[in-house]
Amino acid sequence: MVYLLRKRGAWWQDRFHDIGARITAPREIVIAVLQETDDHMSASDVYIRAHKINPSIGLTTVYRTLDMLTQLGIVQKFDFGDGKARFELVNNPGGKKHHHHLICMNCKTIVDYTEFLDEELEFINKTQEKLSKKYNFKITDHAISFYGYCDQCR
Amino acid sequence: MVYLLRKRGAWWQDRFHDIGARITAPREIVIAVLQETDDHMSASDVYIRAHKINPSIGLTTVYRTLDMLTQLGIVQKFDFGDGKARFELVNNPGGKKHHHHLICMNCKTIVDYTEFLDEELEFINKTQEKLSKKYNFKITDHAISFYGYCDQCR
DNA sequence: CCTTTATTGAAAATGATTTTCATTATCAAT
DNA sequence: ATTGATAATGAAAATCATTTTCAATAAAGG
Repeated sequence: MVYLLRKRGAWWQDRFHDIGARITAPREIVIAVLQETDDHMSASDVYIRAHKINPSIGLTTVYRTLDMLTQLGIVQKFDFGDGKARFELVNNPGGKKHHHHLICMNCKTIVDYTEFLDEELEFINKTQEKLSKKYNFKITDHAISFYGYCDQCR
Repeated sequence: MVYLLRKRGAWWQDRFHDIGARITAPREIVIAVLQETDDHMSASDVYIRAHKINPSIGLTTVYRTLDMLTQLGIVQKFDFGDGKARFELVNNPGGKKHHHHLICMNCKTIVDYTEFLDEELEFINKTQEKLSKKYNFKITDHAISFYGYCDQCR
């Protein structure tokens, strides 16, 4: 079964060319996996799914690819406090929109919320501008998280 | 040399009594260490300093204490992406005020900024209230972080 | 000063992530 | 299309932060 056809010019491939990175089957698969799930997946979550598509893929490569995508800003890496990093596509086309997180410190449930985001982002942008000026940072991303206890755990 | 005298009623001791936790030398030391440094310290950073004060303290206990303090909301735990958790006193009396972070993704430099905080916090509080109502969360904390590249690394 | 039991520390275990290195595969140049 | 330089891969080993285990210790109420 063919899961992936080499579509020249897919949104992410240009980025790869720019930095001289090769377009390989494992990389295509990892990106495909990220695209087909909105959830925050750990490296091994990604590995398991990738492995189903092509059993020859290695966990190491999944880590490496996730890392590379994070560097490129294509993927955002999170730590929700359960000992493993979580990954999400930024601007998943046709997927989940940018969002912020609400984290239950007991059961580690994550709520992605998008409410109030417009106001929040407007606010963030202003702050970002001021900060990048003052500290001479090139700011590329942000994260807002609320911590507490969910309905069950409170 | 005596570094710590048991001051009955120190701000954190009441909290300990409330939950039936004992006030022990290792715990006093860990808190003292956190108080005397404003920085975001890893567990082993804390361990090293604690160890200087009292070499009998164990790394395990540092982890346990840090964990407990985090549960109690006395300490906030962060992940800045370098593989180890970082800890900071919340509301360090006479120490650093509440702040948000600006993180260089290349060299991992952390800037604590407090500018624009008043506005930011006002905003956060409103959002927090709406979120906790909507999702029935008991929100106890938040974190705002900006990611990018610092002056040197950009 | 006892007694109960939370706490401790050392060592071992765990588990996520990284490194190593020999093999394979991409892709620019032919 | 073929080739060759070298980027990328995967398996296994190595790291390293954090946890668990368990016997010894110490806090604090009586």
